[in-house]
Amino acid sequence: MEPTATILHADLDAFYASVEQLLDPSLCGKPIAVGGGVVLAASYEARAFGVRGGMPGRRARELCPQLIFVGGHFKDYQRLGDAAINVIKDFTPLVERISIDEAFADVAGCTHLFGPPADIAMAIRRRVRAELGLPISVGVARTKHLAKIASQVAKPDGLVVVDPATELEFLHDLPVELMWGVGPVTKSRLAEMGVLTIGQMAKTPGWSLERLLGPAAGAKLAALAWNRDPREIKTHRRAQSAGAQSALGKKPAEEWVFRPTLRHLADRVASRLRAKSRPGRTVTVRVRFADLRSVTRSLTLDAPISATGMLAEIAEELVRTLLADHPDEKTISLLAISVSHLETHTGLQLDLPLGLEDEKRRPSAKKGMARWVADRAVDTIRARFGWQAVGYGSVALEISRSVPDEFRELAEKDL
DNA sequence: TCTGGGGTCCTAGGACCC
DNA sequence: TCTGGGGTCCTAGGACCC
Repeated sequence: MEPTATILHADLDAFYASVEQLLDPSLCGKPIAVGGGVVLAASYEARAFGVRGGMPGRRARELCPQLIFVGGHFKDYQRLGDAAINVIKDFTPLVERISIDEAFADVAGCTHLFGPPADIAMAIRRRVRAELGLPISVGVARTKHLAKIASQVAKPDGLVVVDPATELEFLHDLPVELMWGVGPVTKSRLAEMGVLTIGQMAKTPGWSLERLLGPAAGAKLAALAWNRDPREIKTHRRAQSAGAQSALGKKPAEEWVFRPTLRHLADRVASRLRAKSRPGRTVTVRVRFADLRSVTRSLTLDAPISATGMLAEIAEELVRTLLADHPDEKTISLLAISVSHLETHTGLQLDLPLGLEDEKRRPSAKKGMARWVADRAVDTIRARFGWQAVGYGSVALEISRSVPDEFRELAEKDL
């Protein structure tokens, strides 16, 4: 029997911009951009001028002088994104959310209730439009990869169902950059081999792709080009890391610059780790220099941490050694902290450091206890009065926030 | 005139162990 | 003593995604 296409990929169109047009109908049909210094999202009217997400605001204005910048109703993005996902969950519990505005679903088990997958996709689109006022595109196919491509092809505000009988004909005419995992670098490497379409990739020998792109990426793309995608819907997956970063413009690579910034970043990251009882063992810092090159340093501890002070000190030490290794770099443009090798502590057990004293990789137990008490006090105050209620003194004020905290939170994965 | 902030996964070399 | 193979962990860098 012919296999059926039961995987859906649903993707809200130009999400932030659509929400702004929903909240202020006078913006409908006009080129708008969410953001200011940098474009966080652009409406389709703005995209027609070449405006793209991530683009500097100045550049966007050059491309489209009548572009309207809007501030960003971040709480509404979260609310409406959740609501759209919940519409999908009304059909099946097998939903894998991959970002605020995008999810996969497997409807194999609910067709007896709601009809064939194409009908379910239409119902989802209808309901999101009627109940939320937002356009959403849906792709339906036999695999996640193809469903995702189908939703891209369906945009804006469309539906594409890929019949398993003709899926390769559909897939092979499309350009390689529509594939998951093919970005600018891979695209140009493939182009050098004369591979522009997914069909051409499918005809390229596997060993050739592997030599060009590495064993993992090569084998993966070779399989995807034939629509062999073994991935299943994963309803909950835990985060592997948590981090925070801050662009600085151009600042001297000096202690008085990076210390307060790292304190602030450590505070953001560590309080998230504590809130979910997920301390981590590996601390990574990243420094970007003025020329946009960036360098990382990391340290893996014997015991996991989630204390702000501990994280901040380790990060500072890593940045010091990093800068010492690059004595010619006088200017930095970004600092980042990330914690990985996250562990899971259930219940009330937080990360009282258990290690022995004196060894570099083992946080001191006594110092750890004092900080644990201090962190708990900060967490409690914030739980009651909000994140801004307490912070690291002058630090909180000195950070120039190019992006509001509410926006940062939208991108945070559940730990 | 040089893209913000949150993530995932892969690679390659070296250390270390059996 | 020399040679060799395999596995795991750590570190640094890079491509990619939303």
